[in-house]
Amino acid sequence: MTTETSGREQGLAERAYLNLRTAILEHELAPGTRLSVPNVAERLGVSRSPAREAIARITYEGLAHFEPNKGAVVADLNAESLVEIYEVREALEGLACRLASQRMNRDDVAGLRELLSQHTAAAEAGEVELHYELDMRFHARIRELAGNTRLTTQLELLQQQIRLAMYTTHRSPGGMPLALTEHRRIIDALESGDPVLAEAAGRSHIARLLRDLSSADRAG
Amino acid sequence: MTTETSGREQGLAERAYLNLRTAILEHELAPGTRLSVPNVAERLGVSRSPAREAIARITYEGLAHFEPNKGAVVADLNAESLVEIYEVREALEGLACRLASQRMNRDDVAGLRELLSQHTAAAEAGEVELHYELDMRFHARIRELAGNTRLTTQLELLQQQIRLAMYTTHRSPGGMPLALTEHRRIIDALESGDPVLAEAAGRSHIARLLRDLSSADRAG
DNA sequence: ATGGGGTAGATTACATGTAACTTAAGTGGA
DNA sequence: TCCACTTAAGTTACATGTAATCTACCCCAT
Repeated sequence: MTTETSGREQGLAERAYLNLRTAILEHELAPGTRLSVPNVAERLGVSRSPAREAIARITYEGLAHFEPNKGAVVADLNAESLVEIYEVREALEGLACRLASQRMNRDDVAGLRELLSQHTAAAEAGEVELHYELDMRFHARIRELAGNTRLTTQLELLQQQIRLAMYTTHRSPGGMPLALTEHRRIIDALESGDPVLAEAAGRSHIARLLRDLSSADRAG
Repeated sequence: MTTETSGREQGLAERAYLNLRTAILEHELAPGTRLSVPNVAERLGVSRSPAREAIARITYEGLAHFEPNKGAVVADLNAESLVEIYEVREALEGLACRLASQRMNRDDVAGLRELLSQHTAAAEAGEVELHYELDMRFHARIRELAGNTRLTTQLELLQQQIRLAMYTTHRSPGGMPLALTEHRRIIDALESGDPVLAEAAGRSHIARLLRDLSSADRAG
């Protein structure tokens, strides 16, 4: 029997990392905030060792920048960085769709359609939060179906960075219906089993998001 | 004036990381070797703190695997992992070529052609080591020209992992002439300025490497 | 007012102490 | 002989001490 005081099982560093990441993704620690080791340690109620480790991990994941003898600062991703991120994401989501199209079966397709119908309902009900949730679930499911662990990891890291960058920006409800039709196109392409078509569908979805981003940037 | 005892300027952790990485890439620490903190610390002549940090970084970069309460082990990449890596690399090298085709100028093209001619000379002289060196330089130059820092970072990490995995395997001199014609095709595509063509050229080069890998795997 | 230089406080980077855990070898009993 | 248990060595994970470095503020001379 595992004797534990409360519901924790992983190490302190791991929990510190998770807490720190959450704090950053929710802008509790806004971009530009300095992540000093003693500060983070106190905030998370751990000693400096796991705090330092958590900060290092956050940095490796691109949620903070680091300068030797200076420390880490929560990443403040500018438009140029977002373009870079989306360029990479376009290529990788395309790959995910290509691989998924070759590996998934009828049930997998049905599962995606079910997700899409929930998503449609949420969009029609104007539930923006749920919309984002289901949008992410859709993409998460596809990369899972692609069955390439490295690809999955990279896409998740990009997703995190985007989430951080978009914290205030990303609520442009105008894109919701478009996303839905694009998702439908992706499912259709996946179902066809044609990897080229699937890749194109996945890529054009992300490419469109990047274009919207650029135009919003010009407008703002 | 910077008062330094010898030619080092970065921190101990950085140097420890570089030394450890070199040791791993040269199979001085072969795949499967356990990287215990005290052991690595002694080997590199530093205390446990920078050693631990170096091991963590190696792990994040995919050159070692990690299990909580167990420690890190030098990555032993099997055929399946290599396929994953090459799948991602194909997509990203394609992107690199696409971006480079849109951003590079005549001088850049000339520079690549110069590299290729050196490469051709090395191949004809049968200088295998130089061949690999120049092959890497070629790809490095293209990602540099692509001008996307995240893309560059990812490709470099993949390159490292491939180098580790291929330490013994990768000397298949039969591929040398093929690589040269493919590189020429890539340069031609880049020069044309057509991003679709450039991407296709870059991708098919990597896709071919993956196919060779699979067939060598079957044969071996 | 302004710029230079010193100084105090905070922080990083590294070193080291130590409890808990993992592993495997040894020991004794069935 | 074989298995359960103990135990010892090695290691991880975390805590903490400390010198060197950085930062920002203040003071003073111009």
